[in-house]
Amino acid sequence: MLVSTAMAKDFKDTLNLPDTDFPMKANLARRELDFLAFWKDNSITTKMEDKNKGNPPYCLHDGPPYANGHIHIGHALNKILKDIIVKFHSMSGRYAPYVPGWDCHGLPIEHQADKELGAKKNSVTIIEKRAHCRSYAQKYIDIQRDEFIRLGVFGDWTSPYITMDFDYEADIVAEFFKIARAGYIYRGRKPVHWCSSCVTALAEAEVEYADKQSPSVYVKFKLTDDSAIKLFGERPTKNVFIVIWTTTPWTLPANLALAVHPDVDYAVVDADKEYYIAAAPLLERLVDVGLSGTIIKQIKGNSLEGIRAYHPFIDRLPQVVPADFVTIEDGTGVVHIAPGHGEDDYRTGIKYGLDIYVPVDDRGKFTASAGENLAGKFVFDANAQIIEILKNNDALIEQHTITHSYPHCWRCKKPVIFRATEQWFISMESGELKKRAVEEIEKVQWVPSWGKDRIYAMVKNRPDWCISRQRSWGVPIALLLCKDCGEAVIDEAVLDKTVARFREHGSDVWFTLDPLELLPDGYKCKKCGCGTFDKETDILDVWFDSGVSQAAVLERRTNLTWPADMYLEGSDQHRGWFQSSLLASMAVKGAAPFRTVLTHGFVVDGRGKKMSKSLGNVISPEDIIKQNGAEILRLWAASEDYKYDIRISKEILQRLTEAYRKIRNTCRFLLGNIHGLDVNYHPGDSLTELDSWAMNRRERMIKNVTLSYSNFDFHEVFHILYNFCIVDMSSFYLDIIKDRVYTSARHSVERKAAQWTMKQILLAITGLMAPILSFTAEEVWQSLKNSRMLDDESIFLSAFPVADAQYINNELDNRFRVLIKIRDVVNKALELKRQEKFIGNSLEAKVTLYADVNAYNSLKGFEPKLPTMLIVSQAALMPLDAITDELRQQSHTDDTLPELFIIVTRAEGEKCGRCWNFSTTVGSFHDEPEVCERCYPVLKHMGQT
RNA sequence: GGGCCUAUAGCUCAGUUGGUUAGAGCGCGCGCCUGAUAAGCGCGAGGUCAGUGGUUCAACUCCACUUAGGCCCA
Repeated sequence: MLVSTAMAKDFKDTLNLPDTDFPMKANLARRELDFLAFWKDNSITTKMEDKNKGNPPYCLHDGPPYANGHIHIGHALNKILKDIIVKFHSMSGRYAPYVPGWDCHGLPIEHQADKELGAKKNSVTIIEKRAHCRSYAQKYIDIQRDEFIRLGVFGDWTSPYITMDFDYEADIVAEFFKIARAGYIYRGRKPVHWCSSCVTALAEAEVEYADKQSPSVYVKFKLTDDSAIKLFGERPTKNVFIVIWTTTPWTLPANLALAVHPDVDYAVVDADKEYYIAAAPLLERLVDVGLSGTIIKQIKGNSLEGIRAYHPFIDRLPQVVPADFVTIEDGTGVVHIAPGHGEDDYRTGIKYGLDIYVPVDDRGKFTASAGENLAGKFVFDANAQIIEILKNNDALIEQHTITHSYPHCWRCKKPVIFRATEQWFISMESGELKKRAVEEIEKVQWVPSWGKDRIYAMVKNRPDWCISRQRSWGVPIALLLCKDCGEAVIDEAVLDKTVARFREHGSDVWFTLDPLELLPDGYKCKKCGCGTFDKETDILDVWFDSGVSQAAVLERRTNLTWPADMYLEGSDQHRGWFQSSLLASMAVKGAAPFRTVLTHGFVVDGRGKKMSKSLGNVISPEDIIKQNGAEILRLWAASEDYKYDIRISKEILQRLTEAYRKIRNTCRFLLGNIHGLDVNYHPGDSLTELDSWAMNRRERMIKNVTLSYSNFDFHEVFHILYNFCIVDMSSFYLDIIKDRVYTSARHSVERKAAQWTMKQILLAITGLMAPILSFTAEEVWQSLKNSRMLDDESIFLSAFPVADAQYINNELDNRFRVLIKIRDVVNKALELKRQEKFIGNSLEAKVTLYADVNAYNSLKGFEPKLPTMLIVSQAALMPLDAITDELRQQSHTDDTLPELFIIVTRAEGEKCGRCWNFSTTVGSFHDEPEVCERCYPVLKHMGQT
């Protein structure tokens, strides 16, 4: 065996290899903190806004998260999407200040405060309790603010809007007063959960369900003669009864109607002595309670409308009404309706103009209106007595005791009742509010488009807005009510004074002030002339607080505009904030506060299931930031189509981390290779065709990415950028030009042409990705800045890339499309030879292409560059008819290009020790026997210029 | 139970007014390179387009139902 005694000369130092400090490993979790500090210390957000002052504004109005608890993944998604939009528009030259906000009042915080107060909660004053709520909310504002900033979200974090600020509270009452003065406000009754032991209304969240024993009674209501005749067409021979089932006999004194399902068949059963009416599908089961006999007639529920029956023990004629909520799950298919004592009952009552009748006081005792026998009796105790009355009046068919799930008070654990109480409402009919709101929905752009159908249906079917809450932590419904007649004072001077007080002292002032302080001397009720007034103690629904942000924030702040260009929230807000904002705005201003409303779906796990503690599939932003960095979270938010559910899982994050690395490495490679290029260098007309093609691809990418951002299709931005890095750059352009960039003379025009092209591409990628990959874009930018390649202090103070039309070249793009297709087939041919161990590196090969006239012509234009483009040492182009049968046998061809035959042979000559291409000239230079004809002159002139 | 929405390779997405063997990138498998190196390149295998039925010469695409899932309401 021959062993060469002379070591092969190492030419590595004579090459122009990439040179950069930009690390391959991002170390995001730690490095992100440096960029956050950089942005903060240099007020980049403010500068980004100020740069565009005077330009057309773009106002994205933040929907306030609730100041309770740490942020979850949904918050992160929402804020990141907003940030992407704000940064895109800012970089594009729009004046786009972003003012974040927090929603602070409401029950959940009040509950937390109660928890912290413990036993003291019942002894503290309302002012003390509210102070506790305030500090609780403030604590979470500060926590969430830090968490949002950590995501890289730019915004006015030093002066966000906070719904418990005195000014904001004053604006809430001011808007409420405007609505009141415009005549939308009225007082009515509505059933709420009521704890008669605690003597208080309970919110849904304060109710817990537990088993309770209740009487189960079947009660018959005798039809009036007129109704019986109407039903039978003649006077029936027996009395006719309609049968109901209830587990709350105590609500029977409040019964005003009987509901049937409009589409269900009801049967008249001949039970020997009398006729009974009940839902036909339920008859089989009703046999058990003694309701049996032969069916003599069937009627659709609809046809029973208007039938009247005698109340079993009160002088009253409840009517039959059709209602969709009636089910045939249990009971008789006929539901007894007490509008003052049930949600469905209430709605039915409103629909048919029934009285919202409540013969029960706030301690759960019957009032005189229920009759002498019952007055003063506690409702649950009265059940037995009522059953007794039913029996005596022969109205009871059957009774037993059942155990069922029933709402209980979470504090005293006693069963609660449903009881209508006085509430304040915003009327949907007054001033045609609902009609106008529905019309306005048409004028707004909804993204995705079905958002319109959704909110349209919701507004169209919604009842009047109940804005009363019987709680402590909120903005009072600051009205003075006449002690005698209850009329509210809505004199402008009084209301203005109230607002001024709120602005100075906050809404706490309401609980301490004397009504006389607000009233002019000797003020009398406009309605009854009475001179004494009470303060309303209800507070406003928190949806009202945030619903007026369009006034308290957009109108207040001079740097923002009304209406907003964009509201962007989860799709649950079609019922929430979008609607409360729309209604509040319509009532006062007659127009929607937003031009575009964008909704995103909810975050679900990898299998599409919602996240829940019990399923154990919750992923927190904090964990992702720690493990992968906020940048990966941002990439995640951008990479998926948020219009539907957005999935997150270990695998998804893994894929994204890899995608991130690819994008990062592409940037790093570009950075390394443009090293040494003069800042002002311009290649003139020295770009190679390949460089021009790369520029052409760059401009297309800019165009497409810009369009996708404009349409809020961020997942397209991600795919376009990512594919550009992989397909156009890494595996094609960059792979090919490595040879030129590494081996050409350092200052040769051909090398600089490639460097300049790479610089343009890097700047484009960096700018395009900045709204999404903000940390990394800044990192690249700072790296360029350190090498004095550019001046702007931050990527966010630079302009968003703009496509340069001069580089768009369809003809070139099409020619390269053919080349790339041919290259794919050549790669396949090379791969086969590689598997045979005939070659390793593709530079060991020479390819000969036998092409028919089409392919031949396509390739002819590339001919001298073919080895470069294919990354082989030699490439020969031959007309197809020059191929022999023998060669055809050895050739490779592919179905996709049947007109092309490829022969792979060993490259001719020896491997150049410097550029690794094979060449017959290697060995012909006496002083540098190991290099080829391309490298020889480079070596000779090295160091000269 | 009602309203709105979703279902295309392991993952993220394309799939134009219904029109050949359903595409991309990643991941995976195999290999190359060792001058982007905790990188880079190549090749390959992956899909009853959730299911059933219908309309049509033709359905991932249109219609109905079913299943699974999401939001809002009941």
